[in-house]
Amino acid sequence: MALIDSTQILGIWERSLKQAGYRVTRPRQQVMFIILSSRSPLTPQEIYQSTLDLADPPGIASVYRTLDMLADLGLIQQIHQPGGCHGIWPALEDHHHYLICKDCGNIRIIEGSDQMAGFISRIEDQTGYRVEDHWLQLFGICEGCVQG
Amino acid sequence: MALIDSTQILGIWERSLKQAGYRVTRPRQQVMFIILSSRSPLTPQEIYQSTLDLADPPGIASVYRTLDMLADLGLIQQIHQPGGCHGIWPALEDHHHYLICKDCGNIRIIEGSDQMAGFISRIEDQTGYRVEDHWLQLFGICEGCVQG
DNA sequence: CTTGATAATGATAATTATTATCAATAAGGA
DNA sequence: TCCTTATTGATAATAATTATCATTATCAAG
Repeated sequence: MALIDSTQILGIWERSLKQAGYRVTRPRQQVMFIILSSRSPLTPQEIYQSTLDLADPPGIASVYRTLDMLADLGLIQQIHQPGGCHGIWPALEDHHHYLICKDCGNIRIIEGSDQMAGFISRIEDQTGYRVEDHWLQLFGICEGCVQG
Repeated sequence: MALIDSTQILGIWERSLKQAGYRVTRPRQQVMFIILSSRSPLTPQEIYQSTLDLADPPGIASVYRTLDMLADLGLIQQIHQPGGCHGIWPALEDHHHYLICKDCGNIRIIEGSDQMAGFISRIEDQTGYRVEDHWLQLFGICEGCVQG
C-alpha cells in the first residue's frame, strides 16, 4: 500500500515536462503541487479553488491547460465513482487498482496485478478481444470512517 | 457473455417506474428506448440527439430528468474510460464487469464475480476497509476492430 | 549575466452542458 | 369521461470548459 512522496514526484514531473519540451512555469508548478498534496482526487474547479490560497495564483485557463498537458504526458488520470466523474489523481506507475473511501474520498493503491493477469488472458481467449488496459476500483468505507 | 433483449428490459423498466410511483410517459419511453437500443454507452447529449430522429421528440430537459430518475431507480449507471467520462449504460443485474472496445465503444459483460470475492475479502483483511462495491473494466480492441 | 525568440500566461469572450422556473399538458385512478 | 396532479416543453439561469489575443516570463545562446 503506497504512500506518495509529493516532493519527490514533483521533481520527477518537472523533469518530464522539460524532457517533453514544456517549460516549467509558476502556474504549472502550483497546479502540480496542489494535485500531489491532495489526499483525494480533485476536480478542475477544486484544484482552481485550492490555488487561490497561494500567493499570485494562476488563472483558471492555466489550470485547465496544465491538466491537459499532464494528461497528455500520462502523469494524471481521472478517477471515477459509480455515480459520476470524481476527479484528478496522479497516475502512479501504471497502477489502476484503487481502493476508494466513499465517505472521505481517500484513495489507497492496492496490489493484485498478478491475479489479474491470468484472469485477463482467459477473457482474451474467450472473447477474441485484445485487452490493452484494465481498471479495478473497490469502493467502501475506510477504517477511520467506519469508526468515526 | 450476455446480449440485451431491449424489448423485454423496456417492459421491466416500465414496471419499475410504476412500482415506484412514476408515470410512464412518452418522453420517458423514448429515452429508455434509445438507451436500450444502443450498442454502446451514450452521453446525455447523444441521447438527446438520437431522440430527434423520433416523431415528436422530448425536450432536452426531459432527457435529463429521465436520466436522473433512471439513476435513482438504479436502472442505469455511468461507464467510464481512463480518458474521461464516457456515457450512460443500463445497469444489468448488479454487473460491474465490463469489456469495452476502445475503437467502436462496444461493451460486453464479463463474468468473474467468484474470483473477485476472494480477492476482495483479502483486501478487507489487509486494509480494514469495508468494501461495498467494486468495478472492473477491461479496455481493448474487439475482434471485429482488430481485423477491420 | 544579458538578450531575444517564443512558449505560456491572464483576462475575458464564446461556447457548451446542466439545472431551475412555470404555465400548459397529459397520465391514469375514480 | 372527468379530475387531480405529476410531468412536460420552452426558455432563462447557472456552471463548466474552451478559444482569443495582447502581454509576460522562460530559458537557451551568446
